[in-house]
Amino acid sequence: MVRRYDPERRDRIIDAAIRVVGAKGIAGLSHRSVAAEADVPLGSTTYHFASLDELLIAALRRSNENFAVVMRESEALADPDAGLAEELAGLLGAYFSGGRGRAELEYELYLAALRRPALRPVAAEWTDGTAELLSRRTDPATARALIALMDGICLQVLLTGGEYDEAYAREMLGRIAR
Amino acid sequence: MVRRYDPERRDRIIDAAIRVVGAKGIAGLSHRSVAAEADVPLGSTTYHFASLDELLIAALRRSNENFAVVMRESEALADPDAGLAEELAGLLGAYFSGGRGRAELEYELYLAALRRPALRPVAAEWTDGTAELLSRRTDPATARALIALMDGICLQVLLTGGEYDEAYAREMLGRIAR
DNA sequence: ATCCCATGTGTACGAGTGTACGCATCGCCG
DNA sequence: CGGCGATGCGTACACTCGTACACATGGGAT
Repeated sequence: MVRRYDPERRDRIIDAAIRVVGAKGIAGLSHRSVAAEADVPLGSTTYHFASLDELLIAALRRSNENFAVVMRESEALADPDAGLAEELAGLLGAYFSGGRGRAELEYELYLAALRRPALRPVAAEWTDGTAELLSRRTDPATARALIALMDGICLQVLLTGGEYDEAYAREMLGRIAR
Repeated sequence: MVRRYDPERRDRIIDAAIRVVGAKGIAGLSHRSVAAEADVPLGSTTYHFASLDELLIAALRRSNENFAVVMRESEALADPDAGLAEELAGLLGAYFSGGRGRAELEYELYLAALRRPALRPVAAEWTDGTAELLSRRTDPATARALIALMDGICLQVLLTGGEYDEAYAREMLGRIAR
């Protein structure tokens, strides 16, 4: 890694991009808005990230890392005798308990892959990595279905403005996990 | 309904908006791009739809209607003795068989509700309506879970660029439906 | 010590956007 | 039949955006 005058500049820009997306959505993300949030000149953001897609890739990757940490910690803390469904339903409960803001932000980045092929490999990394994590407790196909169901449940909560129902999630995840 | 000089003008604008979103994504949707696609002057789009949100609401509602028709037809055509899981898995298979374009378009409109509260009631209409349809074959909670799993499966296909696996979908939907 | 280049900075330009507004046109209602 | 409001149309303005580019600077290689 080459030394820079401001070695953290790149990271600060990524953090600023995440804050901007959280506050104004991807639609409000621009080189200028990120530059202002990170308190760097416009030229600096265009230098480190030639396109907004590059910036989104970095932001999504960081977002994925954050959630992966939560997931690993949760697994470590969980009662080893508890069922997988209970554990995952509880994880989602904790995920939503801190307000919808964080979930909205992370899902917006994740869902952006729908129309941005450049983001798809990063989204696939996330899905594959999580599936692998769950595969230690169940078979791979079931692991993927658990992820799909969790995504769908989160989506229903976020898109329709409803409330997260942990008992319902536990029941349905349990049917998949068996 | 008040007569207009061009009574279909509003509908044509909505159709044009759907084509624009299909071709360039919501990010490419503007009063001007819609006006060009619908072959009407700029002032006409701003007159009928004061904001882009209004236009998106109309587009999402029409998109929902289209899929609801497919769903009702599928149900009517399905073997009444076949299981619900087989039927839904087959429906998704048909949904993807015509290329990803249509699914991408409809999901983009649907997912737009994440950051646009104005779209959430329309997204909720869709979820509730579909759940009600499925409730004739199973209990309401199971119906909602089936929808959630279908959403999650579609998402994984669309976001990661993977292929739709009908046998896998049938198996996992079956676990929910029992 | 010197040079090269990655990094940092400021500015300018053309393209595209939402919005507003004035005017034209036509159907309806009194 | 006369006017009035809904609808349609074209244009102009202020703003933001991505991009490009010229120049400054300092660290590391030679």
